[in-house]
Amino acid sequence: MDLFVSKYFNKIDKKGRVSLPSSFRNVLPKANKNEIILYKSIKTPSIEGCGVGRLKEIAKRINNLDFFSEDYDDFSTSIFSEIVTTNVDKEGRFLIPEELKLYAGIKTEAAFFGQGHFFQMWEPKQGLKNTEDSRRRLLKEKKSLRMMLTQQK
Amino acid sequence: MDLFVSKYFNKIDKKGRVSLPSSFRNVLPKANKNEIILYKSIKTPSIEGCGVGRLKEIAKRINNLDFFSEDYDDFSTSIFSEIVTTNVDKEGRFLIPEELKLYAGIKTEAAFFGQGHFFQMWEPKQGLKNTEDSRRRLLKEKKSLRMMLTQQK
DNA sequence: TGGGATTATATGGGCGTCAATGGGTATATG
DNA sequence: CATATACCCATTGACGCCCATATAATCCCA
Repeated sequence: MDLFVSKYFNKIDKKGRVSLPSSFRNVLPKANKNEIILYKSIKTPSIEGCGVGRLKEIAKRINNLDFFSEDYDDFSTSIFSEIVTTNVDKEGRFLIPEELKLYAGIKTEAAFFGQGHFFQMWEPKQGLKNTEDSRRRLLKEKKSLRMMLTQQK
Repeated sequence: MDLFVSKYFNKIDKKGRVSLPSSFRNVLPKANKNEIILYKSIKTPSIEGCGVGRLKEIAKRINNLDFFSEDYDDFSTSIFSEIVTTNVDKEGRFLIPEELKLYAGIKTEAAFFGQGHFFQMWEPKQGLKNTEDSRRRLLKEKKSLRMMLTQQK
């Protein structure tokens, strides 16, 4: 499985370390197994993360913008300076930068939510509430959800 | 990781030295580990920096501008003639030329912002304000920023 | 197929190393 | 000779690496 799926609730220890769920670790390419990137979610008070391969994709895309345009600077600043790289230790744990913890309101426990090609980290209660809310929103448009689930490729 | 990412706030000591963030040092090619180039940003009151290898890329970008336009001369002059090379000492520190410090309003502390293939140095408060502004501009076109971050290869 | 044995995962803690910072002294350069 | 800069050494705190344990999952064989 090469997708981030399911949810996990892991503790943050005294040193600030938290285990990246084992199944998430397996999604990371063996080459860059020990490095992940984290950034603030645009839409929600959560942290998003993924392997470094994704960052290189983003870099390529930004590089294709007009070098002297304002957009270039805006993207470059908003993305590269906001992204942090973190090392996963041999036990599969990593440190969440203080600023990101504040942004997400995470203190002693982090909730990991698989999102396919990336994952989100939430303060547990807020994260659960968010999944309820988003499911509720989907059910309001049952038709579109049914389509999504039953449509064949 | 071979990109300048994340942000750091480092102090400038009595002698004018400042540490190049460790993760930035690792981006520099091993061959020219101890040399970086600095120049005034064209669009903002900040200093931009990168490894010497990047010079060729900058030259290429400028060459892609219309040779007979006023922009060509302006960019060419503004960038190339203003470039200074600086040596990084064994502890990873370097001196910011006085003129550049004045240009960016940097005094006792420098903020380093990763920008992918180069980095920027700001007076801390101005730098933070700049990232906020630039993010605000992008969020007005939420779709484009989101695309940049989530689009799949 | 039951149940003990092995492995994996999440978690805790000690300790050495490295990064950021400060300062003294040699050396270069005009 | 005077100022600026490079090199060397020292300190502090953060982080990585190693070892340890408990619980959960898996295996494997009788």
